Amino acid sequence: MQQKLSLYNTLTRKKEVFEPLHAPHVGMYVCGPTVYGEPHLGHARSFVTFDVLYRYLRYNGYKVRYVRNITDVGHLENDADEGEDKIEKRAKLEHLEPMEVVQHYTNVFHQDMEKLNVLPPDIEPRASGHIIEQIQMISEILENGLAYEVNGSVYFDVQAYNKGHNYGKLSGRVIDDLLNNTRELEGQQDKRSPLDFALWKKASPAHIMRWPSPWSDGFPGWHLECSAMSRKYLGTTFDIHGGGLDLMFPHHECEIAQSQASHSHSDAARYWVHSNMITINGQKMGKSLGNFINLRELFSGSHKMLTDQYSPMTVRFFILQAHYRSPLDFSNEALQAARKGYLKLMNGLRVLDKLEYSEEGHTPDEKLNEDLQKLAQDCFRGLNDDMNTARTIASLFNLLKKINSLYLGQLPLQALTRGTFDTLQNTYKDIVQEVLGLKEESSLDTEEMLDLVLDFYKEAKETKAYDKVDSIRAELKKQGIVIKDLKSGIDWAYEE
RNA sequence: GGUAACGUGGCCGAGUGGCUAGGCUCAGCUCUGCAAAAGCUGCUACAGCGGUUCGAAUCCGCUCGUUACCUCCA
Repeated sequence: MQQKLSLYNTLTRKKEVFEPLHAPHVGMYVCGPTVYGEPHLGHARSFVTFDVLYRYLRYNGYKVRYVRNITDVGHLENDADEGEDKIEKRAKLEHLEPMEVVQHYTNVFHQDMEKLNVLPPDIEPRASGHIIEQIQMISEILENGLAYEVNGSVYFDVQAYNKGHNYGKLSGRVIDDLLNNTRELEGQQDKRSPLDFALWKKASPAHIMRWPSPWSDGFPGWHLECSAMSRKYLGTTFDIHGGGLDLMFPHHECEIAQSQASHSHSDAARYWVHSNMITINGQKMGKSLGNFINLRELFSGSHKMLTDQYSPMTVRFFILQAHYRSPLDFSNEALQAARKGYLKLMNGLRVLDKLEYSEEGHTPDEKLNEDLQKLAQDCFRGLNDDMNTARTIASLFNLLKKINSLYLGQLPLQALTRGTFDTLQNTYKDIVQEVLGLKEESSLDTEEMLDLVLDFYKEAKETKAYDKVDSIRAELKKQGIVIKDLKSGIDWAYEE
């Protein structure tokens, strides 16, 4: 009854029906964060997007192996020979071991992702743990004559590669245009062409992060880890490769080149999926522009652009209310609207739980049943159409209107068939919770609520309404709270 | 300069050539002890100018404007 999931494939520039290579198994690789700074809203968008894809594939019964890496080595500060490793730069700044910095920001990243209800991947490999695999891949590319060694460093020979392959197929670049428009960067003397990129870099004496290799003590190039790790865990050809749009060129282009040039001879993934950027006042939010908003600042409301704190689920809803391939503009106002929308959706969940269907006296209204079935179908239609969560959410709100009307008796519950009722309930709940990954987050301040209850308790005691007193005690006990009548007043404690 | 997008009502944001996207805001109504919630109604837009078409926000062209990638970046 449902149509199939279509995804926009950057490689072919069109939407394609998703067919896994080895159903029911699906292999998915997503470029993870470089752990040298606080996760920000941009990270959230990418990882929430692919989290929904992961969830939806699983919802459809696929057995997904989701690999998302942690980049803890290898990203140069610039393309110059004296370029410092990003991790290392930060480490020197803070007088910490590089791996200490890596661990710290990895932890922060994990915490933030958990708050956003982003499921952990099945495998989360680290670049530093796969040096051997990367060296292996470099050897293969050298064997195939598509890389060359200079002074202990190894570079990918883009022009040689382009004779038998198409460098630029993913991002639509033309190699001659690239050559004409390359900037002059310092420290590129070793390269035969400015387009060539490093597979292995010899470490300068001061460089801490270094590993032995056949060519020098050094470190792997920026793009290699994803090629090596995706191949190790998903095979030479797998189903989906995801990442932010800004990684399309050169990162993903280089990945394809590396895969083709090694013994893999493959584009790596069959579907390349890219999520768009978050903008702020119409400009891309990015590290280089210094205009990014950390997730922590968002959650705590500490950023100067924010009037309030915005909960993780509000942020998640905000992201999901736009299609992942459109740029999404950030503003305090938009977040305000997102919060309301999110809460509205959550209230629907509660209302749905309170609805009880009874076979008695039901007089099915054919048109109403049809309408509701169609509204439910619309939710899936949106998801299947290139994961259009914006449309899905719009459909959910349409469904919610009916749910609320049923709850208030403005629409008679008896007019529904059992099947329609179940569809209504399952569709709404499943999509909101399982697929979109939105969950209730209690904003209630427990202590405050407890104080309120204790006031009632006190009042009941004073008026000697002991049945009330007993029932309050009993209810609180269910929550693991005991009331203590002290001479000094009333207090509570966790039940031990 | 090269390449690729985009320009939708007060704001955000969907949109497959013809049929109400949706959310937020605002106004009114129903309900309500007051409120809140919820429902209903209204504010009905597609940058501009041409063209194709019976019909275009949707296709084509031009103009204006904005952005992204080309350099680390989700």
